[in-house]
Amino acid sequence: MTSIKDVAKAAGVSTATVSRVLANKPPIRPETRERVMAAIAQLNYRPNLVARSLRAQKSAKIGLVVSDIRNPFFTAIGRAVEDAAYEQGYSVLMCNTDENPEKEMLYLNLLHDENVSGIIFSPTHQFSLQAGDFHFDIPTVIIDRLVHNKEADMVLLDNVSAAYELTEHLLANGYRKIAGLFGDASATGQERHQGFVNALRDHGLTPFSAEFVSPRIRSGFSAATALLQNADKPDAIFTSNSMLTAGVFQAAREFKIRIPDEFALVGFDVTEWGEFVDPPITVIAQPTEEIGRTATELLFQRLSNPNRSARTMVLKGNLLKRGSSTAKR
Amino acid sequence: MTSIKDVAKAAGVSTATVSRVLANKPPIRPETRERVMAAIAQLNYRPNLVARSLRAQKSAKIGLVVSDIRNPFFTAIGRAVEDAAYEQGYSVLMCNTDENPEKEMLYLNLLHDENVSGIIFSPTHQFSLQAGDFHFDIPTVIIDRLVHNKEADMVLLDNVSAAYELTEHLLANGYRKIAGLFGDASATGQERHQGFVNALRDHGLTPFSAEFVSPRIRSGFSAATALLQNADKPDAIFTSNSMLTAGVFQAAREFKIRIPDEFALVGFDVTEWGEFVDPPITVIAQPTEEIGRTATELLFQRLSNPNRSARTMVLKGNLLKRGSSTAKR
DNA sequence: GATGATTTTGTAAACGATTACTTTCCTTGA
DNA sequence: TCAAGGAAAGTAATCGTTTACAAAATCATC
Repeated sequence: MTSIKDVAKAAGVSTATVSRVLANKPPIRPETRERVMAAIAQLNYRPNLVARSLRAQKSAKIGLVVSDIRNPFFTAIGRAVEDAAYEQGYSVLMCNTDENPEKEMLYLNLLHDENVSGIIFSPTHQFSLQAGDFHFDIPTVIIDRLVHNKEADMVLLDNVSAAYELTEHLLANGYRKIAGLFGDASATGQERHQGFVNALRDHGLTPFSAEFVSPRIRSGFSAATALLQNADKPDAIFTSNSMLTAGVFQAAREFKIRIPDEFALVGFDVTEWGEFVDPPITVIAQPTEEIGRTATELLFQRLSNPNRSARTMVLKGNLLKRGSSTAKR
Repeated sequence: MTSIKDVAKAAGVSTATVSRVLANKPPIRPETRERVMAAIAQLNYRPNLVARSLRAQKSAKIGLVVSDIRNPFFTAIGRAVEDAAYEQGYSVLMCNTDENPEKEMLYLNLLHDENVSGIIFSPTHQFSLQAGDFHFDIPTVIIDRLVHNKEADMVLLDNVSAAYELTEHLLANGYRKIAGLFGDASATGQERHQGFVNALRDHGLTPFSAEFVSPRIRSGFSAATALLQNADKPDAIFTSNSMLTAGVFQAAREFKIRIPDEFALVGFDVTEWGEFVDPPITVIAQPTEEIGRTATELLFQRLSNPNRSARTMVLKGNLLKRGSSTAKR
C-alpha cells in the first residue's frame, strides 16, 4: 500500500506538501506541484479515504434507509439518489429496514458509526410516532412519510390531493359505488384515505367501503375477493399502493371479472406490469426521480449550510388515466 | 463525540483495557469488565468504525457492483446479498455502472479506497475482455458474467443449457420457425445464443433468424416489428433478456398480433409484468436469491481463508412453462 | 546588504481505535 | 518470607491523512 509518505519521499517534499497539492490548496510553487503530481502518477498513489474520513470526522458518503429496495418506488428513488450523489462525488450506503424498527435503529446507528455525512430516510410507522423526540445528529432528509420533527428536511407527496384527484376521476367517469383499500403500515395510507373520503363527501357520497390492510399482494387479493363475490358489488376499487393494486388485479383475473366493464381499478405508483396488462391500470404517478433528486439536493444544501432551518417540499402526483377506469357504460 | 478515552477515564482504566473488553479478549478480571461495561452504557459509547477500519486495514463492508439496480434481476440479487451480509454483521455499498467501463473503474477504485473487505461484481463486457490481466487485490466474486481470471470466484448460470432447454420447449410444442434476439452487451447473450443454436441443430434445424441488439425495450420493439411485419414471419421469438422480451411483447400488442396463436414468445428472468399479462410469458427463472446468497457466502469463505483456490459455481435455471408458448395448433 | 514582509515548505499533533511490549499485581510453593 | 510465574492492566506506537504552527526561503525596499 503506497501512502502519502511514499509520495512525499519520492518527490522530496513533506507529507504536508503532498496533502496540499492533493487538496489544491495554495500556496504551492508550480514546480513543486508538478514534482508531486509526477510522484503520485508514478507510484499510482490513491489517498486512503478511511484515514481521510477519520481525520476530517466526516466522509463523502450518504446513507439511504428504506423499507425494501425491491419495491419499485424505492428502487427508482435509490437510483435517483445515487445519481445525484455521484455527481457530487458522494457514494451511497443502502439499507433495507423491512419495516422493522429494530433493523431501522441498527442501520441508523451503523450510518452514524460510519461517519456518513447525511441520511435520506423513509421511516417506519413506529419511528414516525416517536419522531418528535428523536434527535438527528446527522443531517437527515425524510422522504415519503410525514414525521413531526423540527430538525429534518422532508420531501413528500401531496397524498391528500392526489387521492382526491384520483377519486374525482372515478366520479367523473360515472362510478359511484367506490370501495377503498388502504395500506396500514404507514401514515401514507391514512392520508390517501383522507383524500378519498373528502372527494366523495364533496360530491355528496360516502365510500362503498373502506378497509385498512397490510400492504401486500395477498391482502389485496383477499380483500378484493371478498368484495367482488358479494351480491352487492362495488363498481370501482381504489387502492392506496401498488401491492394492493396487484392483489386486486389478480383476484379479478382469477375470477374472470372484467376490468373496467364490471369494475374500475385505480391505484398509486407506476409499475411495469401496470402498463403492460390489458387494460393498463390508471394510477397516480409519483415523481420518483424528482423525489430522490430533490432529497439529495436538500441534503447537500444542508451540508454546506448546517444552520438553515428545516424545509418541507411537497410534490404533486401525476394522474395517468388509462384503460382500467374508462367512462362507465 | 464520546471516544474510547472517555470510557477509559470514566471506568478508571486504560484505553487498552476498554478495547479488550470490547473485543472480548481475555484476560480481563470480571470486575473490571463490569466497570467498563457500565461506563460504556452510561456514556452511550459506540466505537468509531472509521478509526477501527483504519487501524485494522479492513472494514465490515462489501461492495456490490452491478449495471443497474433498477433491473429486477440485480435488485433481487442486491437484496439477497444484503441479507446474507447483514447476518454476518457486514453492510453493503451498492454501485451502478450503467455498463460504463469508466464508472465501473471509478467504483472499483472507490471500494478499494474505502477498505471494503470484498466485492461482488457483475462486470461490463469491456471489463470481461481484459479481465485476465486484471489483478484483484480485494477478494472478489464475479456474478452473472463469465470472465477468465484465475483469482476470482464466480457464480454463474448455465446459460447454454438454459437456452437449450428453452428452445427445446418451443420445439416440443410444435414451433419450427424460431427467431432469436440476443443482447449484445455481455457474454451472456452469446452463451444463450449458443444454446439456442445447439438445440435447433440437434433437431436438424437452423434459426429462422438470429440478431444481436442492445438490451433495451426499444431495440426489442424495433426488431420484433421488423420480424412480424414481414410476409414470411417466424412462429416463435426467443429473447435472451427481459428487456427484449418486453419490447417484443409491446410490439405484439401495438400491432394486435396474438400470442401464442400467431407467434410464441419466450425469454429469461422472472418479472412481475411477465406473470401478470395475458397470456403470461414462458421464461427461464434464474435463482436470483440463490445467486446472491451463494456469492456472498463464497466471499466470506475467502475472507476467512484467503489462500483457497478460486471456485466457480454454475447454477441451473428453471423453466417456467406458461401461456405464451402453449402447443401450436 | 540588512530588514521586514511575504511566500512556500516542513514539523508534529491530532482523529479513535488496536496491540506488541512492559509493567504491576497476585498466587503459589518451597 | 521470598522468588518465580502467570494474570491483569498500562504505555505507547501505529494505521494514513490533515492542518495549526513554526521555520525557512524568497522578494522588495531602502
